[in-house]
Amino acid sequence: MTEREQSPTEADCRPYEVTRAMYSQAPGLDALGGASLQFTHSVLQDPSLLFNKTHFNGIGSATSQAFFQFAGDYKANDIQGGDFTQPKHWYPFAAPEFTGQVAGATAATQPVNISPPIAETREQIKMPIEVKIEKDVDEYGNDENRPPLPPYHLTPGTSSVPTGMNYYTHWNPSFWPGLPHIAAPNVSQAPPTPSASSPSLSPSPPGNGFGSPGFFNGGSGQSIPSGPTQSAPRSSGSSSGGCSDSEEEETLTTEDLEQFAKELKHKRITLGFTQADVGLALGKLYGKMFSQTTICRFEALQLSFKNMCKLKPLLQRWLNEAETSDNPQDMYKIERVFVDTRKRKRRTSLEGTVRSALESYFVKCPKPNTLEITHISDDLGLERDVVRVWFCNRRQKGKRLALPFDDECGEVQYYDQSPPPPPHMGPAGLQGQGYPGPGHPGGAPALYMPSLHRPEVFKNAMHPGLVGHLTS
DNA sequence: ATGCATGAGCC
DNA sequence: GCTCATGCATA
Repeated sequence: MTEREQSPTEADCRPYEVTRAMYSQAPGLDALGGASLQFTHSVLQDPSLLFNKTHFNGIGSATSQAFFQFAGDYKANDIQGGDFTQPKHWYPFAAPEFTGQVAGATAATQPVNISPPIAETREQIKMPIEVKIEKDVDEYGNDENRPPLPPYHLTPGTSSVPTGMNYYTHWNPSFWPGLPHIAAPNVSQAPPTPSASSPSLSPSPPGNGFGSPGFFNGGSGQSIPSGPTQSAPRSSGSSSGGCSDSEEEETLTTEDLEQFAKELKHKRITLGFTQADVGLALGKLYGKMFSQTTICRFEALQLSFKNMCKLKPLLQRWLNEAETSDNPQDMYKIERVFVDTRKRKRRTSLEGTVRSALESYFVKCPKPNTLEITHISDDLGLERDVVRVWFCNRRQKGKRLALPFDDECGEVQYYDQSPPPPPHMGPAGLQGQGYPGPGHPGGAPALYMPSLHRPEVFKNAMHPGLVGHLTS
């Protein structure tokens, strides 16, 4: 958690390696940089070259257009409720209908994935009475309440299970230095597993067949200097290691998590549950529900290691419950009835051009200070806060995209083959969540980035020009 | 699946 | 104001 990313000298712009590489190819960007980050309003040269989404993970589609020339438009269209269609950009939550992916809302009605538009269905159809509020959920007692119902076999609507899963090979554990205690707050309070299954203690045997080390097979995956690899931080098993919670003695390793994530996804689908269902079920089992997003990220290993550790026991228990339950449906009896009356800012939808522009700024300075943010917001005609949040999210995302593997030099070499970064830009490389480099003691929780983001994969996320550097 | 937003905790 | 965990909203 400790944020070491921030150098004492604040305001220092330290473009991530990748950005640097890109930057090196875009002379036009030079104008933007500089210690003082002068936001020249010069037109960037074909930003598309740099930020084409296909090459730069998640980066907004690019339009090869000048950035600032749109400023006015953005202002008018993007943010501000200018929002055309919607008069206000701050709106009150509608009511309890939460559709969408709100837990329980999805295809829950039927195990089959039919993603119907009717969100309330499950609640209304399946649980006419049992309506509780998130916080009222009986923490664990419910387990016993499960009535012995006749076998219920779900026919996974989504037949494709392990197929499209992006589970990669190994993911270097050395990524996380020692990982001291990863307390699992939510779990720690959990009483011993109720049902016959002791999830945390008897996790489904790993290696049940699906995918394993061979995503990049062909050895390519191994070609990566995984460095000291598999130096599982804490696989010692000395009952107290990392993410153990009161009831879970197991010391999680990266492999465990990867394996479990796969298993979870596979079984979840097999049982006919959606990610939202799982999130809801957790609410029932542990009193704390999670959104589809979180479950999704867990399965995709896009959470920090710490976070993964925290959630794993919960999910494990759920999985065991689901597997042993004769009537998995029962696990649906959760509801999310409370209505969050708070207002939430309407989601801003940034245009590709704006994103590209932001991306450019990011390349030059991932962590702009207040003044810089103001400049950017002015230039792009965005709200300051929108810009600030964008950068925050971008940094988070950056960490996700970063290469987990290894330590020593991984990151840097990864992208940077270009001239060294300006002096004022600290040691590049992302640190924190996804980049627990060598000197990362108890530092930020590394983002759980399994082998996924290995060269092969990463290449696809970057500009072609960069690939060469990587592979060569 | 992912972009943008929120809020707690921390510095 | 930042990170991190998390979620709503949407592509």
